[in-house]
Amino acid sequence: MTPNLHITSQQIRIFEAVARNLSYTKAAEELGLSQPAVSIQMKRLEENNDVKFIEVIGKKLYLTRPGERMLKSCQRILDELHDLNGHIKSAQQKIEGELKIAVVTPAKYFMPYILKAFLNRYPDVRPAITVINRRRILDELKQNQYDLSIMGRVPEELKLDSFPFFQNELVVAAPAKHRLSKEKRIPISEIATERFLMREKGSGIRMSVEDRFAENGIIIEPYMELGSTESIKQAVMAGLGISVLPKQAIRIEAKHGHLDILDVEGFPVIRDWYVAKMKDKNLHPAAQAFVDFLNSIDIERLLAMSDTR
Amino acid sequence: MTPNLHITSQQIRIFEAVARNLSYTKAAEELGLSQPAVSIQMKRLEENNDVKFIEVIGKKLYLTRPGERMLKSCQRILDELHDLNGHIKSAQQKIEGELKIAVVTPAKYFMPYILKAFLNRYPDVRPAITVINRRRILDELKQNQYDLSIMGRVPEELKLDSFPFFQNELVVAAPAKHRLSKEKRIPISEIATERFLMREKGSGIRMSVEDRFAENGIIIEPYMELGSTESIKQAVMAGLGISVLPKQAIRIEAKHGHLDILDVEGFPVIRDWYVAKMKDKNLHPAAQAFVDFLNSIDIERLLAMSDTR
DNA sequence: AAAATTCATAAACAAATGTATATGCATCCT
DNA sequence: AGGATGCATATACATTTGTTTATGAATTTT
Repeated sequence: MTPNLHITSQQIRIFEAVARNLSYTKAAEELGLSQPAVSIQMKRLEENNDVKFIEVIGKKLYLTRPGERMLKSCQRILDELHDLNGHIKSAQQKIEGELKIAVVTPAKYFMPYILKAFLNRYPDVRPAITVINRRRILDELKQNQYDLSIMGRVPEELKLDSFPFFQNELVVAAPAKHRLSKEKRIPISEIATERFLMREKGSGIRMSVEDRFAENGIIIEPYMELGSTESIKQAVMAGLGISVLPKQAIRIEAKHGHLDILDVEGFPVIRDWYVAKMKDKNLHPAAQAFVDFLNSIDIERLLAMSDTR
Repeated sequence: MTPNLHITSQQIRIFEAVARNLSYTKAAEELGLSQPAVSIQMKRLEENNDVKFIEVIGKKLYLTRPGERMLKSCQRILDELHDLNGHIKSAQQKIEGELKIAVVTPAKYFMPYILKAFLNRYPDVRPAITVINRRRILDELKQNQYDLSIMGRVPEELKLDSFPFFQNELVVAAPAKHRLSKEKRIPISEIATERFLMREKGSGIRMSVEDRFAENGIIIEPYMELGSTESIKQAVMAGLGISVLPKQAIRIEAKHGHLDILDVEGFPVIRDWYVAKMKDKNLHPAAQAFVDFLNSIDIERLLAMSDTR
């Protein structure tokens, strides 16, 4: 291995300016240095490497052959640094590129709608969503596999920074004065016998609800399928059956007694959603923008609008 | 104009090693530095440019996106420096490339033979010979147009380094006891009537002699053309005619009275040859080799062998 | 021939860069 | 749980880099 050239980046800059101007004085002016500073650096450069790069003949400067070669290299290097600078500076500002997010299984029901809205605002971001279980999220976060993760609980052991961005509470809504309205801790199996109004298959909220019943070994047969949260709400109030709805969506109606919230075992399904990152992890602009986005938007409204909870 | 990236070449080396090893400790070992030295430089690099290049998560290092970009650039720069180093180191040793020599008009008669011998030894040199007059040589030397110049007198005014490498003295040789042997200061016109033995057309020495006569308005008609200095010498001794020969070549014969040297006006033609360069001029290896070559060879013998004076 | 320009050099000093040693702290491994 | 490992930080110091000012030497311009 040959010992490399002994040169500082300042010497590169100075040499380039000197070689281009063929003048120490002009180079010094251009770089905002004193003339002796330039002279000294050039002298050191030559002494350190035991090469003559510059000849002063009469009053004019000439490059030796190694000097010509050196100029080429210096210019290439300065170009490279300039490019690099541009890339970095712009990459620090532009919201673009890959955004790797690990998502805990139940979040997959609503994440697409959030992402859709996010991409609408920042079309140059390429999100990569991985749906994995909680344990693996923690492991892989530790290994810096993701920029962010979305989960329902934040483990305390780990060095995570986390921010809540969404509280979702799914309650069982029944027509006013339903036979179970006054009951406490209604067994989940009791509910299963009711007429169930549900969103169409594939709806996020329907899947969430089905999952919850499935955990208790119950499979719900929908009595009727309706296309939106709003229409289900109306149908419940009309006495067509019961349903599971976001508490937020029926808050006013429940208050006025237009429908009742049943106290069923396993309900409400409370979902507090957090976005988390490793404490030492540096968020690139796209990731930071996503966090900001989560904090700034009204997720209830977004999901209601997309009608997908 | 964007302010350029603030980075030292040491930081480039350190960053590259860190990014490649993904370890400060290993990078430090590789570079023969202490671990804190590496840590500090990386920290300064990031602080100075307000960018995070490296993330330490748990115990492992990861490159951020700017870090990845940085690594690319660092590797390109190090490659460039490595190439540069190679070029310079080899260019410092190899005797090759262009060798620009300015030659005063009369030297053109013998230079080709010297060059031929030089190229025989150093085939990778590409000599560029320019034949110009003395005044222009001085001007253009000052402007660093040539590596070397060949001339007969060295002006004292100028800052030239010069070395004599060849003394040539052309004398008029006549058969022993020639009718003009005792004469002093024989007019050049007197000689013109003699039978002249000469080398074939194109011979360096013939051109040199013809030039000298031409300066006096005399055109010599050769009585006989012979192929070598040696055969002319024999012919002169045999009484066939007179000729102009290097004094060196007939020194012994003249001493023993086998032929006479005539004291003709304008003779001997004395040529002291110097190789010169500007005092501050740096000779590259090929140029230095040429100077050494001139000093080391026996030019009399070389020219005699090529039979061209 | 005098004046202006340009590079070289020196001295004295200020700032930055780079270093080793020692130590702390967190993580990883066993 | 305990030891080993790896990075961060503090301190103190050495070296390098850059500064101004002054001056010298040489060349070019006027």
